[in-house]
Amino acid sequence: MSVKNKTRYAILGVLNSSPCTGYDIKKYCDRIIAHFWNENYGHIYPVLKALQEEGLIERVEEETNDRKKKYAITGKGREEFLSWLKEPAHYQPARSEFLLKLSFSKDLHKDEIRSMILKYKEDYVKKLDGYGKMEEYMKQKEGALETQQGFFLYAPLRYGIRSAESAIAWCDEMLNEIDLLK
Amino acid sequence: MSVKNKTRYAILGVLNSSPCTGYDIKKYCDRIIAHFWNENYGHIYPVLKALQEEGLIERVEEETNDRKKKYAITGKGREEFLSWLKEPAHYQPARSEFLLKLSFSKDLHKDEIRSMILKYKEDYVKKLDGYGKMEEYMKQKEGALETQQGFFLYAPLRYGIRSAESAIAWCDEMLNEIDLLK
DNA sequence: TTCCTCATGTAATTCGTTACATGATTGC
DNA sequence: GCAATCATGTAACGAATTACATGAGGAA
Repeated sequence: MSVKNKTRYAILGVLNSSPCTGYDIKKYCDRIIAHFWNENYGHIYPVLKALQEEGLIERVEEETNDRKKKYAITGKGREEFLSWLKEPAHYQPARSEFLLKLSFSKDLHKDEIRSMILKYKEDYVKKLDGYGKMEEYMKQKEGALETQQGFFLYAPLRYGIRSAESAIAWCDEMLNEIDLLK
Repeated sequence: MSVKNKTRYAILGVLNSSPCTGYDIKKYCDRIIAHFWNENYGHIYPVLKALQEEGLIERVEEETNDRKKKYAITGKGREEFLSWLKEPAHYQPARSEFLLKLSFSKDLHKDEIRSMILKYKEDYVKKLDGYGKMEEYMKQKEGALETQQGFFLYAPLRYGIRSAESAIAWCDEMLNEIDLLK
């Protein structure tokens, strides 16, 4: 098994919708689910090979381009994927470098802390802006919410939007608190 | 340098407040900053040794118990710590196994998705409850917000509270959407 | 006497990222 | 002709978790 766990299921999940190449999978990660998941080639290709050896995926013909290696999920693969899907998601230990820094910042000057938070806020404002555009796009193009298909991309997006809004609100709250401090 | 980066600064940050043993550092992580940071012995002890060799921390006497190894930050250590503190925090690529599963759940039954989200919500309700208790505790014990000291623990806690509230609100929104679906 | 917390460490494994290496095709 | 994107892969490194190993001291 060697290379397993997360990447494994991310790949099976993508292939469960339609046959893809490793490159396609990377593209899917970067364009569609980037705000809550990421993969890199260094992991995708070895796992693809391992999954094939285990019989969870198989090569399919690709006429247009012989360099491409297109894979499809097998029945066995779908089984394992579904059983993973039904398990509760593992809790992942939180690690926020930003909050770590903030919690250690007693020796910094007020202004430094203020600009630290401001920078953090700006990052989330940008993110929120990106999410907003995606939301617009989904709403007009796919009719998103009405269809099942749409829901499963729209829901994580809404999560991102709410998280970003909440981070921004926190920044504003803290910027106020700092002014009141000492 | 070998073992470096994050753990390194987490340790320096704890020692920047007061001299500690490796065990104390672990305790601090588990009790005070657990909601946004975590460390384990397997990393703490080797890094402690490495930091001492680099002259960023040093052994201090511990009268009560000779088995204890208490370390303090040095001038050089404080310098490096502060320069890290002033750098902007690195963006960390998001990975939410829960959202990954949800985005792949088109083949699951409505009820399964509903209970998936309900479980997720319960986890956050519990977390929020824990944060609430911590907040109460901090407010009465330390006078939290008024003092500088308090602020730097209170601010990350507020972040946790807002995140949890936002996650719970998202769950409710999605539970509604699911009922409207199809 | 048994369990819990204190206390320190090593080894093995798994995981994730980055850098490296190569080359075809497409559009400007 | 050049840059961008398509396309596949390996190697090395860096980091994080888990398991293993040991033992003291105090409380119930």
